[in-house]
Amino acid sequence: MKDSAEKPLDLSAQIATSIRDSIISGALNVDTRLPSESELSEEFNVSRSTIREALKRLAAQSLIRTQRGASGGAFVNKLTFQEAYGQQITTSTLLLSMNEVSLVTACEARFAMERACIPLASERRKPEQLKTMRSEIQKQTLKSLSDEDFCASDVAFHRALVDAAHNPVLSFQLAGAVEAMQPLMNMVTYTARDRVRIVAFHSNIADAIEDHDADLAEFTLQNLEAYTIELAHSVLQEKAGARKTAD
Amino acid sequence: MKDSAEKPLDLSAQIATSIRDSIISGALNVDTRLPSESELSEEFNVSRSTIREALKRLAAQSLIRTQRGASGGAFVNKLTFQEAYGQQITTSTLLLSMNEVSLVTACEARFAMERACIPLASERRKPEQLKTMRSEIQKQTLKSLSDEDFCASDVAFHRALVDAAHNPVLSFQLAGAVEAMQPLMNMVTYTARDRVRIVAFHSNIADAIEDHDADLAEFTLQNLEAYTIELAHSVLQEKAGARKTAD
DNA sequence: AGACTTTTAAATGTCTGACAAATGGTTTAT
DNA sequence: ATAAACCATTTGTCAGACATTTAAAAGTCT
Repeated sequence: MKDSAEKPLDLSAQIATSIRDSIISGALNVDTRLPSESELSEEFNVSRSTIREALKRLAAQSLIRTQRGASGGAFVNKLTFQEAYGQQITTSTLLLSMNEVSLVTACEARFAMERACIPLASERRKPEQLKTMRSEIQKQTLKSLSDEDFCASDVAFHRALVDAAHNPVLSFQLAGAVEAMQPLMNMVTYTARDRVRIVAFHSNIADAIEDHDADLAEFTLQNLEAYTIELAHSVLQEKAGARKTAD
Repeated sequence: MKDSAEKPLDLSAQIATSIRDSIISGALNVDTRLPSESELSEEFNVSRSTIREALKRLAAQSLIRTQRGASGGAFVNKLTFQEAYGQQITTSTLLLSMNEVSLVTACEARFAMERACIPLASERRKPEQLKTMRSEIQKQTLKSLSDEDFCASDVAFHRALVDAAHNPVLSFQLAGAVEAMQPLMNMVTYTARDRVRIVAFHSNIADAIEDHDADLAEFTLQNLEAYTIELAHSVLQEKAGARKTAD
């Protein structure tokens, strides 16, 4: 109805879709072995290379894994949180870098999601996460820290905050958002960032989380967001100014 | 350091990784044409089939698209929000179905993220989203509606709520969370759900959003979450009870 | 009988070469 | 000038071969 000019898919894409549907629907359970490539090529009436291309597509999405040798083959893969993180981060990163998403929009989304963790995090935070946050804060005070390392530490701090909610699904969803923002953030923070101020925010957030004070943590996080967006605006204006004088 | 038993990757996987890195790093811009398969096979010193398997891997992640014919080839694909949604939903769905995530954990994550949209949504909601919410609520009151259609409408309602924040990044991240929960939710809602009560929650949320009353909307959403989790618990207990009597 | 080695069979990974199909450009015929 | 025929390029598909890996089966020695 919307766009009937859809190309007919390749055979390998069709077959991949067919198998993928079986996996998603649950018709093929985890660790089930698919028929061998030769058997599949008979079943679908295509050549082995076409089957292989289909299987590689599925492997790229971590839907199957393959093993060589006798009793080898393609097995339905149990998607781990680890693998899912990776795909999430790749997708988010590319989406942001290819779609002219404004820094403000990205910040807004990221902090909105992070704020969503605060109530759970301040309720459930364990010494482990507090320790991580403190040690990252400590690291961030070092003058010798490179900008890159400061950013990485920043990510680690926020990651600990998210993990403090002790909800793996939440951690998974946010991993992409936080990690994917880093490259974008870097553009801002490298030039205009006031480390002392950011460390103060971090410190206050950690204190609030430790005190189980969700409201204060949320308030502080909002201030950090406001500061970050303010930075984003000033950097954009600088760029605009530079472009104008260059004309 | 952690697990040195990492298998050496296939050639096609190595090549895919190599090209993927070039795309992510920005060395290959959107719509850039990759060398032809024959050229790539010379460049990497492998056969054309190996190159093709590598390219299919990339195509499966929407990193490239291919075109046949003269002046055809593989092009770096601009990842659209649409495509990213799809991948996000697939990944989230599989992750949940394969990792014994408890319904409570999933609900918690989903509502936490949705709550994160409320402030923005109540500030920016446009007539369009209000209209969608109202019409879905209307639909949900029909007794003739099947359970499946009720669920679909439920998703559409929440989707409208998320979209009301008018932040595409947020919509993207949440699409996966909300859609992926549907199969899990179904298990609960099919058996124990009180439609009237749910419709009342939806209605109150829509009212609050229309009134720009973020606090009320958030409060109501929290009540809906509590009710859903309560349902989840009662269903789990029923199951446990059934299992016990079966012993 | 049990432990070790060798063989074998099955499966994926890779290569080669061929043809089909699509597609844009070029030439030719009208 | 326009349309048709042709051509070159490139991906899509196929067939068959060989390499490599792996587990199990068969064989051998003690």
